[in-house]
Amino acid sequence: MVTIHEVARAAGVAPSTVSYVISGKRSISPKTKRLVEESIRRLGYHPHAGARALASSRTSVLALVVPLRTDLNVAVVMQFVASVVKAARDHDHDVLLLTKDEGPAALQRVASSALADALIVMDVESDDPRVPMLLALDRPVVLIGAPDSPSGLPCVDLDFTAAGAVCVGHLADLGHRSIALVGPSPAVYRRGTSYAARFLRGFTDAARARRVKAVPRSCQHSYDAVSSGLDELFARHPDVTGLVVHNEAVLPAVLSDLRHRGRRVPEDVSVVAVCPDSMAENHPVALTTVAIPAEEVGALAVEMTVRSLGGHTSAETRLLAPRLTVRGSTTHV
Amino acid sequence: MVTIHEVARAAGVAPSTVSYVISGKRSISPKTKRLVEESIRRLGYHPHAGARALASSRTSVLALVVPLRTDLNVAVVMQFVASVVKAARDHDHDVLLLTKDEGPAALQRVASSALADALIVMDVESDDPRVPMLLALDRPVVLIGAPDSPSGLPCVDLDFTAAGAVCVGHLADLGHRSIALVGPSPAVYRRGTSYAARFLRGFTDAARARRVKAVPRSCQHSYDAVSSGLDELFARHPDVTGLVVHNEAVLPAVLSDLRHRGRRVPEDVSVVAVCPDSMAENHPVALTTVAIPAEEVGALAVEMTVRSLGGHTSAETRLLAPRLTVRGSTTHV
DNA sequence: TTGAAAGCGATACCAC
DNA sequence: GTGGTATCGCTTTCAA
Repeated sequence: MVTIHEVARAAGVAPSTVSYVISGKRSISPKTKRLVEESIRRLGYHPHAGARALASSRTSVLALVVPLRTDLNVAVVMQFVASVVKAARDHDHDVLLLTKDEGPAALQRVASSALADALIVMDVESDDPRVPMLLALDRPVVLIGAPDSPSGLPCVDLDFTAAGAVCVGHLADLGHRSIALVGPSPAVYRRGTSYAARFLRGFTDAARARRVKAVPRSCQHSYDAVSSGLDELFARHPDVTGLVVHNEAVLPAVLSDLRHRGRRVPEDVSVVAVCPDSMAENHPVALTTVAIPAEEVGALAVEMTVRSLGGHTSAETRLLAPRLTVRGSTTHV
Repeated sequence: MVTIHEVARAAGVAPSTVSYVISGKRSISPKTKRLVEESIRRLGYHPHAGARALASSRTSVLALVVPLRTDLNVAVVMQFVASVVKAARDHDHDVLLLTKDEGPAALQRVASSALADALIVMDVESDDPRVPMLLALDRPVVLIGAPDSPSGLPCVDLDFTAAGAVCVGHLADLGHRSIALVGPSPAVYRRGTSYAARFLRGFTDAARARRVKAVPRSCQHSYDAVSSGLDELFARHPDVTGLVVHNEAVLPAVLSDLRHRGRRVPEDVSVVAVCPDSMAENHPVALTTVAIPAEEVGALAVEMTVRSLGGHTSAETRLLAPRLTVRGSTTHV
């Protein structure tokens, strides 16, 4: 292993000087700087992460807690992960991956053992049991999502309440008077996943405000569930002409089943999907969407985290405004 | 921060004793063991990861290199990641997430700075430029995938060559004489992604052996690409009655488009999908599949890695035998 | 069965 | 602008 001492000896300077060249925390003469950097490159020196962490109390690692379940939108989760990792690297940090189902103890462990400097937590629930524990941690935490009481924890997310309203608004503007929501799976609602609850609220409230009928439904991922769900939906509410799908996993199934039952999109049913823009074109009809800005959210979360690490302590909640893109799946009644 | 010294003082023993209680590397009297464990729990002690790494040259962290692109099977990648993380935790390790597009330098960095003890590398290419560098690393490496010349690096993967053959075999057994392959995107083939190449070879070779016609195609993810791809396919090869889809992302589009053009599954076209079993039921027709055993592969990769860390140096390549499950999407001609 | 103390490889303070 | 060195918290050898 190449150590800072070897680099120092090779460059004819003291170890501390090498350290300062690397960190830039004090001014160095151009000559020694050159000398040191040369030696570093020649020897292929990389500072020992553990030693560094021990001496500086900084690991340059962010812990990311993700839900690795299959009843969730895997593709979307992946986008979040990708953008967090990318943003982290842009800020010279690495990412340690934790899964939600290791429970709160894992967060404790990672924080207390100084495996990471800060935590980014996804898949937050409305009344998330992890919040109190996260507050007790002596490390910066940023939530992707928004519990009912963040209690001072900074949050980043799409404004799902507004998103629900935008979907309803768009369809109502087109003259639809009866709008159904195909939401996430029952399990997601059951455990009070924050984004699902917020979207539902936005959806329902906007419908009331616009005086249109709202028919909210949860939906499991299997084709049969989708199919029988739509059976029930149209049987009970034959007047439904607008569909908001907040569940990317079932999008193909919903579209396929609609066609199967002879309902054309958008002539007979208008469909608004809530999903990443990149998924809008992978369907028979280009979908009108409210985008899930995974990229921005991830980048923002990392930025806020890094800022916290810099000592800035702004516990703001940032809910990104929804963006509607009209494509081919919606039309007036 | 709670240190080993404080635990030691609380328990009335020496720090080294605490260390030994934790590691179990020497026998401890039941009494002191109890005492120490008690203090550990009471104080909420977690060993400092950096200090530990520094003293022991062990981080208990595995680096996982994943392709976070969107032209790949995101859902499948996610399954791999999930199973690796789970298996790693089962072996008392954490996972550091690296993306492929940071390039080979990132692997160097992580290895040399002792951020991780070992590397697990996904999305291996047939002639992967990272192989020589991985060999030069002084750390255990396990590949998920199989380059043409592993050069001694241990590999784990589904036997995609055999999988291609199984798909053809099943359809040929049912009497299909002309079989098309809907493969990954052109980009995946272009960069020589190992599994794509191996599957294609298995597919083609088996077709030749069985004297059936093979029509291999790559396929981009957009609906239009799928649709025009099938246009071309059926125009040029109207005799095709068997379809092998090795591209989960386009599965819904393929099925939807088949129905659209009036080809019923399985009456007119038999479809075999290569995808995780969990995706078989999310379609109008339950799909006959050759499973991608992400779970097993991930777990196996971790096991091999941990074994390597234990000093066992078996550079074997383990290709898991494909498993065909017949469901509703295939039938005899 | 236990304790004392020498490192591990950086950082950052104190001198000059 | 540079060097010496105490320090971080743990592991492990040596000694008892």
